[in-house]
Amino acid sequence: MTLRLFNTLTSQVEELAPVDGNELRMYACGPTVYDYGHIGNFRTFLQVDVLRRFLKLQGIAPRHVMNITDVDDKIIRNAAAAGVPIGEYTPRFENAFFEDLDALSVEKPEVIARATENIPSMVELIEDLAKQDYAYKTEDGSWYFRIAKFPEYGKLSKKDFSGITDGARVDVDEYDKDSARDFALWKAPKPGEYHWETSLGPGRPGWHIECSAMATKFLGDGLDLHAGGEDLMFPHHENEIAQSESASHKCFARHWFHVRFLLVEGRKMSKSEGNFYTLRDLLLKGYKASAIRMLLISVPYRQQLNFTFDGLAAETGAVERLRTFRDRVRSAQAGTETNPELADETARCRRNFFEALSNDLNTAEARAAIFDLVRAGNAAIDAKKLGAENVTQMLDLLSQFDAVFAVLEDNDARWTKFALDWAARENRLDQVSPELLAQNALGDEEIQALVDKRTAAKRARNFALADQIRNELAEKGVLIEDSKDGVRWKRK
RNA sequence: GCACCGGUGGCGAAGUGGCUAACGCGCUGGUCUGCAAAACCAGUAUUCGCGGGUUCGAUCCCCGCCCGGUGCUCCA
Repeated sequence: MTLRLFNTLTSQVEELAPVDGNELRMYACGPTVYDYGHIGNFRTFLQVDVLRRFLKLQGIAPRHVMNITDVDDKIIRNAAAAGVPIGEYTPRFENAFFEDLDALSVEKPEVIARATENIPSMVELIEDLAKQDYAYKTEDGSWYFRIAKFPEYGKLSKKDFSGITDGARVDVDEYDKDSARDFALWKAPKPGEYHWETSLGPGRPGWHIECSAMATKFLGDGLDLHAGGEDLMFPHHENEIAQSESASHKCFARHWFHVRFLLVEGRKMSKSEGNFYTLRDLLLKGYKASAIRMLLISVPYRQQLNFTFDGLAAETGAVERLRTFRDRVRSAQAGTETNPELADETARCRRNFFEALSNDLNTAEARAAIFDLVRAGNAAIDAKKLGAENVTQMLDLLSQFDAVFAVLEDNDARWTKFALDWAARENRLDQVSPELLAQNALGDEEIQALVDKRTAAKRARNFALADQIRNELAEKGVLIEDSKDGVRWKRK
């Protein structure tokens, strides 16, 4: 079953397949490492992760390049404010970014490309463009791309620039550009600003050139796929196309994948709205990494997802139910006789699961198919109508589901602990929710001692004491579950 | 302002010109339990932002309005 995916360039759903062989060459715009990533950033990275995981499940090997923008205006500004060189400022946020991806079970791309490590490739590309008269140098020593020479400009974002008159919006510093629309390839340094000495003159790369240069360097021309957030469509990706195709006179990327922005509690996420959250903010509020992943991938990438705390709590329960179901299937008493209805239902769910993801990565439907399996499987287990073959089939489908959704392995406690340790190091413990703090203050042994005390009280039929202990633990975020095989407890 | 996208039950959402409008959470009832919790089962939108229109028939197509979002400028 081939993946049919919307292509921004053609505005159509098209089959996505490697142009040659089994390797899909994809480039996805990575972060600018000047701060911690927020959930909006991660929705995009998560959706790209779903894409690459599904490709792998289909036997296609992604060769995925992600850039790290480790030099730009904000980095220069923030590093200067912190009084350190940019090379000392960015690693902290780059590391944090990869820790966050890890917490969200995002697979690492095959190639990580840092802008500052690829300056020569960018210089080469700009020189090539200059040779072909697509690039020109201005009085201050900056280089610009001449949009007038690239008639296809606007083909990705479907903008018509023919009627745009120049001079509408001109930066004071950029008065000598040929056209107001022309964008910077290379920026001359302001006094005292960090720069590279190159054949272009001193300066640093413009925002767009790094992606053009590094994509071609690591993947060659004619990428199978190029991905990013919807905001990057214009101007960033449009400019990448202009640079790359002007230089090579070949197609830069065949398929463009853009992930829609999310809303938070029905509003645009922004610092001024007070609804701006980093991953770490959420972990410190006590939300689980798996629930955050589940919520961010459950709404298809082209839909506007409304991120709410109610939704996040709901996903916590949903993930829990899936995990419980898998454990239940694993330890179920299966007979030798296969339940044919269940086998049919499992096959139907599998078909729906693959069909949904193949249909422009409809994660909502794919997920629904798995919950259909959960219901059918649970009913069969309750009715004791379950064969060994049914168990194998269901576990197999669950593992395929998890190859894409990656929420069944429970590493949540580890990541919560990670966030708490980080908060302690960074003096951010005031951002931790009181409940999580209380929960964390109790050691495992301490909890176990209380649980044992309650069990003893129960045995002695002293239910008042037993219930009191249970309530105390509940207030501190520890839940007790009595079961046939003894008493279990867990941190909420 | 111009362009594009969306508005489906308490919440998050899928979907389709006509079969009972998926799925998750929640809620209600049941099984289990000393009581709970957990788990499981069952029920839970005469209806798809509002007003028109096209059609034998519209939540799905067209027009207008209201609301939200995105782009036009840094942003995942």
